[in-house]
Amino acid sequence: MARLPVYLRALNSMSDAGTTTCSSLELATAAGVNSAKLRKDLSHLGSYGTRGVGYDVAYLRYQISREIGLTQDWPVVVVGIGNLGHALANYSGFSSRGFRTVALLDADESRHGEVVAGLEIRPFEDLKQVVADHGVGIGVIATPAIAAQAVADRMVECGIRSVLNFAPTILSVPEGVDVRRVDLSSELQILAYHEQRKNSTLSTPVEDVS
Amino acid sequence: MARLPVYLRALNSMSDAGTTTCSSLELATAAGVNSAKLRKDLSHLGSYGTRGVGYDVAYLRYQISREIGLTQDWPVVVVGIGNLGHALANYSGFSSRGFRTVALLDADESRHGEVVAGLEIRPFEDLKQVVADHGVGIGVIATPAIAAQAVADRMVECGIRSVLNFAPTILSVPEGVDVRRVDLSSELQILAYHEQRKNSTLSTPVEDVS
DNA sequence: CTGTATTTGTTCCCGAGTTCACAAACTCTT
DNA sequence: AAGAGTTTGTGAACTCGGGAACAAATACAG
Repeated sequence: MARLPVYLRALNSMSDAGTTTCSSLELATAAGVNSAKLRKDLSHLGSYGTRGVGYDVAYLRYQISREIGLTQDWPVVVVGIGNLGHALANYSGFSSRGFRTVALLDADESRHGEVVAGLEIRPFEDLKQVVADHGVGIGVIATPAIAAQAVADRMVECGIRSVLNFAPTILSVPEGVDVRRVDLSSELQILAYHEQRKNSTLSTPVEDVS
Repeated sequence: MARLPVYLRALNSMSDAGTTTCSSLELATAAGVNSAKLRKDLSHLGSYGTRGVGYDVAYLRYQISREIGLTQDWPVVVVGIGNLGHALANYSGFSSRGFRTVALLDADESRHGEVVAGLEIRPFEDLKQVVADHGVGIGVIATPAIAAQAVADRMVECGIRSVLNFAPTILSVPEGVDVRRVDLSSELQILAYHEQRKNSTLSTPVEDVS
């Protein structure tokens, strides 16, 4: 489920705040969802709550971490070290919590050897070697849109089966490969769409009446 | 609809490639959706296709742009100019297509006056002034998680009703304010979840039999 | 030990969104 | 001009996820 990471984050906050136990309603409001939905989600992982009491924060946190797979180590390779790739390499949320950036690759020769976030930028051709050396299963694409499909194809060839794509393109990949797309300008466009509708419904009541 | 930006992107690609007309099937496969769904989505905007022919790329592109609101200008303010905020300020996908970054704000005094992407970093206290001067309706939060809620509260006070949140927190905002969350590590966790399930189902057929 | 209050796990129901399938409308060839 | 071939728009069935409500289970007070 896509909501598990949100629950986990809420649990971490509670744990930091010293909370040792919590009800489904508390956790649900912290995560911004309905309590029934939360309970149903958690019941899919097993019965980790106690009726009349609630959930043990630490225990539930461990169980969700295990379910997501955060108890193991996930090596990650980032391709395309432009502004965004640079930010991703430095992003602490990646390095913490089970994810470990093991290599930064870029096609631009002039940037090879440059050190970002403690890692040397290497040529894109090294991908196969990197995958073999570190057992990488997750690839992050932060290249321009025009290069993204070629990078994805090469990643699949090298055995990567999970791709996080920041380039504004729809990638076509074979069956069995997962792609998640994060499109910054799409998000803005969706906001603009709603913003526009807010304004029009507020400012044109006359048209609705006519 | 959240799919409109994807359609628009596919149409732009076609337009760049010189395609002047396209069928619903072509556009649907380019966007990665079912053709019936695409037709139904487009029919909500009006009847812009011709039966037996398809859609006129340029015309449909304009209509979708208008529907999303990209024909008008959307001033955007970015708060939190760390690694990510830096990347966002430089991201060309923001500046093009109707969005215009009008101000960069940061609470860290030592960074005030620094120029990023042609804009000077200003103190967070300037938010109200910025909103008043430029009529900003969209705010982007790229601060650490701990500061995000306070920034959001202040944004709402200043009249911003659309927020794009990159901080790993659930923001609570009043009715009528839209928040879209982009959580980079959540995306990775979801990939890890699926990756783990791929591996376990491949390597433990024995357990399934027993 | 018994009854009451609390909270989880689960069942049922409903509505939104998706897909199928087909009629209406248009083009092109003969 | 007429029929064959396309392609859109949409009505109807279906699927899936969400929310309300309730029973089972636990804690606690008297």
